[in-house]
Amino acid sequence: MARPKAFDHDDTVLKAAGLFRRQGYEGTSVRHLLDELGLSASSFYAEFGGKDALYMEALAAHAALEREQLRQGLSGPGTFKAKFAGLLAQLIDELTSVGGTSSLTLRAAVEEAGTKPEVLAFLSRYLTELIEMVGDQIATAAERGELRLRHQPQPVARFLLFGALSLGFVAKVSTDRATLDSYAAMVLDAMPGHATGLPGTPHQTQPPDA
Amino acid sequence: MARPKAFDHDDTVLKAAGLFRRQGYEGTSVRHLLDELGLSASSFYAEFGGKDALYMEALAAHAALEREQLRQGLSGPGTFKAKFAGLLAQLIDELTSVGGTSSLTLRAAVEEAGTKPEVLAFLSRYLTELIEMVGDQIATAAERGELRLRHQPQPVARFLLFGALSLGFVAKVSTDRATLDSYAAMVLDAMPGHATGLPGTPHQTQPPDA
DNA sequence: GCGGTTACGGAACAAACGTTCCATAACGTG
DNA sequence: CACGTTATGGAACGTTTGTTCCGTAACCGC
Repeated sequence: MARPKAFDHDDTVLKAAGLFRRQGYEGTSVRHLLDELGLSASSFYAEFGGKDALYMEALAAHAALEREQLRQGLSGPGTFKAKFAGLLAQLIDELTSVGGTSSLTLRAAVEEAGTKPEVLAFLSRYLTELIEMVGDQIATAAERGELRLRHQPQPVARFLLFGALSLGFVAKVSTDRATLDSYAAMVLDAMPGHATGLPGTPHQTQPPDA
Repeated sequence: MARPKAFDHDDTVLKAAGLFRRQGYEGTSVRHLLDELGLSASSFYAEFGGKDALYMEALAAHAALEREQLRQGLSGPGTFKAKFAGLLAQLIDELTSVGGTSSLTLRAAVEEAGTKPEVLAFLSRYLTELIEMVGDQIATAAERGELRLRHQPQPVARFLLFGALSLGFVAKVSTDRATLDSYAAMVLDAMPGHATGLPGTPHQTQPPDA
């Protein structure tokens, strides 16, 4: 028909998600957004409707990515605990690398969920979904005798997920690997499990007195 | 000498801390601040220097309060674990009551620490202090044979403290008591401990299949 | 290569931002 | 009661906020 758009919708949303993740909602002005995304005001409002609408889209896109990463990380072979440990290790890699910033989910929950009902509703739905998904995996792993549970599958799932999210929060103040690794190990201890698959992982961060 | 101030400095700082805690730094405009604190622009700038300076003061005041609450909660008799459990219960009370908002510390870490070096520096110092304080208590409790540790005292202390902070984050999305209680219980499981002091607390959130 | 359609660039908007300034009001002191 | 001092109220400042609007440029189909 006519002149085609010079940008890709989904790419732009993801780029915006990155900005919101690093700088927050209020910390990211539309001007800065336009510069960084490389489009002008008119195109922006025609395509996305406004800052709020773009934020919601970015949040949803980020959530979808996060969920897919989780689902994939828990899909293959191996015990549940080993797979979840792998996900935490991967998360720590991201957090310790340059510009290590926590997930947009965390930021949205802390800064926007209190003010914007739509954000709260979305996060509530999203996190519930994740908890159920992980809870199911935990339940079947427990039935299989892979791990012993001290609590119901869903609370354990919630604990693991929020533990993972708060890793991003821990990383804000102490970025060294050892700290994050030990924190992750303690999160995993919520599932005493028989083994992680690895041969001899003694249940200790370091020797009692070094 | 001359006309006395119509407000109390420390009271005002604490009130400001409350506003920042609920609405964040950027979400709280100076105008709104002045209305809520009941003072005019000239007094405000004469007394506090500006928004940034007041924020830092509010953060420090909040931190001091939080630290004192922690120190006091861990001071009396009883096992360490029981005392920390009491603190978590108290925190959950606050979170489930009206306007249940998480601590300013959490908000500052997530939204401002990335941009403002002074905030990051303060939080880093503050949290390190808390970790050492709690770590010492854990160490002596372990020597006393009160609890068994799977990790070094300091990582355990960090885990407990960040676990407590992230409770405020969990509460953002699910405010019901049972959820928060089970989360707290799993945080406490980082110290398997011989007993909480209570008689028969079975190590299970609910019966395996109800 | 022309016409119709759509995206783009950027100036312009009102509102809100943090901050400054000064005339006025209120107090302690003599 | 009057003076010196200091806090207060509120208008005003220059920027920046999110958003709108319109003239122009770019592309597709014929």
